[in-house]
Amino acid sequence: MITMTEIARLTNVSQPTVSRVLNGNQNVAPEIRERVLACAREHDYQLNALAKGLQGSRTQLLGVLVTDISNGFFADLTKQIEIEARKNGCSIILFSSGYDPAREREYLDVVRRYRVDGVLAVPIRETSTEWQAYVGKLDVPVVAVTRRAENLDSVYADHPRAGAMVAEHLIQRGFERFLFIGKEDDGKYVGFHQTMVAGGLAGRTGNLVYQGYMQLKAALRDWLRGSGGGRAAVFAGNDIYALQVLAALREFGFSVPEDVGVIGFDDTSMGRYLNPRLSSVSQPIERMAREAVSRLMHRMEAPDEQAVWDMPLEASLVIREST
Amino acid sequence: MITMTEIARLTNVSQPTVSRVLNGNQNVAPEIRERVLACAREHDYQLNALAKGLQGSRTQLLGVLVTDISNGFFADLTKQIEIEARKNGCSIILFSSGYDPAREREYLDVVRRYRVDGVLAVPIRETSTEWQAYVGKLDVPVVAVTRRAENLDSVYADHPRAGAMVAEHLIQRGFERFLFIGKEDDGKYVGFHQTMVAGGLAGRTGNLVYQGYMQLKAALRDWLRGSGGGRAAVFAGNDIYALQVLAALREFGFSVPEDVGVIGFDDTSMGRYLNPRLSSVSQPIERMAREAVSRLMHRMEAPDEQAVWDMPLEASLVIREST
DNA sequence: TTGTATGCGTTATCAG
DNA sequence: CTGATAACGCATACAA
Repeated sequence: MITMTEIARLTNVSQPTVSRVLNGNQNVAPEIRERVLACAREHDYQLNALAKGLQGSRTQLLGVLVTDISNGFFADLTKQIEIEARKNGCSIILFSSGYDPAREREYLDVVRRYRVDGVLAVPIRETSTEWQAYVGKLDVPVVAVTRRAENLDSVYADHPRAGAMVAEHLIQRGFERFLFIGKEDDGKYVGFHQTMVAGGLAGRTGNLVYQGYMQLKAALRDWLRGSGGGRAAVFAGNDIYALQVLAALREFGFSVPEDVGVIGFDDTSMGRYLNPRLSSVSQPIERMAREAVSRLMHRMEAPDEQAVWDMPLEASLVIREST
Repeated sequence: MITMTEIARLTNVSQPTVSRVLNGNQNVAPEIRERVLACAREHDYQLNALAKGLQGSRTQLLGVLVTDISNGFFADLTKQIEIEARKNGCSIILFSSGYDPAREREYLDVVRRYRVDGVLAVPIRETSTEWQAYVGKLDVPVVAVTRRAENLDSVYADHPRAGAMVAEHLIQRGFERFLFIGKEDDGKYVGFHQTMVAGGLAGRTGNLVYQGYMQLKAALRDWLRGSGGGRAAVFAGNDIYALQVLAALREFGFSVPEDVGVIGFDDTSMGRYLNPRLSSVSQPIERMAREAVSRLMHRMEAPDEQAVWDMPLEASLVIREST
């Protein structure tokens, strides 16, 4: 691939002059400018971003760490981040940790090796003090997306708030016993549970950690049979779980939402086409991507600003047929 | 971030010695080795990949160009590519062209700026001679994934073959009129159509270009009402279309597969949970990713090998309830 | 307006 | 076994 030095040789000027021309510096004789540009075009010159980055300026590279790129929600998020990055002249290096903390840690190092200008991360365990300490020591600005990380710029949908909204909706719809699919410390469940407690329904709400469809089906069947009676509703931690809950209920012969209500999370695009159409919680993906990238760009310009940005965005209920 | 030169200064050795230690070169006195390693650990040294790349060796960066990362199939593919790349010590720069040729072209340049070792591309218009010419002139090895590109290493599922299999299956199931959702020159449809022609069903098969759900619904309704009678089946170009076809049919009050059969493409993970469970065509994603990356690594080692790799992989029918 | 010199952090080559 | 030295491609400071 041709270099500035090479172009300089071919056009009988010095390399810095080529640099000036190619960077649009005005202080160059028009004739020289033309000659250089023509030569560059002819040989399809491409800037060596490594050299430019090494030399000290921006690499225009953003690291993107997600937990699982094959999850539609993160795929969407990544897409929007890529779009926003491009608007800011940046490209993205993508890493999918597969929910493996060791890999996440490794990727955090890899990303630094490439001297990325910043990283957007969906942390696996944002509450872990170990993680916080490690990220805090990094020399690269990091903003957490989708999750709230202590002492770190964070842009996310307010999960507890969203969980509370789901709870209110379910209660209002007349459901009487509730099962959340996901971990107990999940923000969505925290908010959900709080609202249930406030409504005197603490004893009627529980959670189930997902461990595969078969396990889900078995546990769900047990729960449905369980004592306590009353109309049941399932709040799935994401639309993928919700889809599986729907499938399991169908196998059991339950109808939704008459016998059992189901609501998902993330409002994946498939939701509106499902049978029954799935109620879900929509996160402002585009806005999150925009704000996160914007915050990153800001950090790059003011690296030692102390203030931490905490940006909870409101999620919204999308009520369809399943509740 | 600390550099080799800095470590050299701190440990009273020369910078090349630090390089030797950090690269595992054996010809270094044990005491020095320890001292250097300790210092590197203490300061959390991270190699500057830009400098390394600039200096001439590999950048260990792979460009990945897909048409739409938010499509579950490409998200899966990307995930597998990332896994394979990592096995080979590489990271990936991701680009999602959004089916915009101009953006694809731009990304092809960006990728070169970073001096990636190679690129994996899902071309938008792999048959376009313009594209072929441009890619052919690049100084970076490119392998086409998912699509067959003339004169370019290609790893893909054999679409015409898959389309033919779908046709045979549908005929064997007793369907009598057929609609493909997608473009007429889509390989899947070519193979599908050929088989129909061979079976004397040419007059009973057509295609419909997708332009949004509303348009799909309207056109589908017309087609179903259309003359010709006989049990109808829809072959959707991907599972997303299939999902929408299912939704539309439900709106119309048709039952699947009794009234109308539906089969998708890509065998997205949601398929097995849909109502009814969706028949689809499964592409060997993992294998495609593995072979494509492997081919790329080979190209990097033998850059001037002339032979072009053409690797059609067999797709397989996954028959579920919808047909 | 243009050219010379310098440095970014590596690896590689060559002496010692 | 270890240290000088050069080179990769670019931007910048400085000189002319």
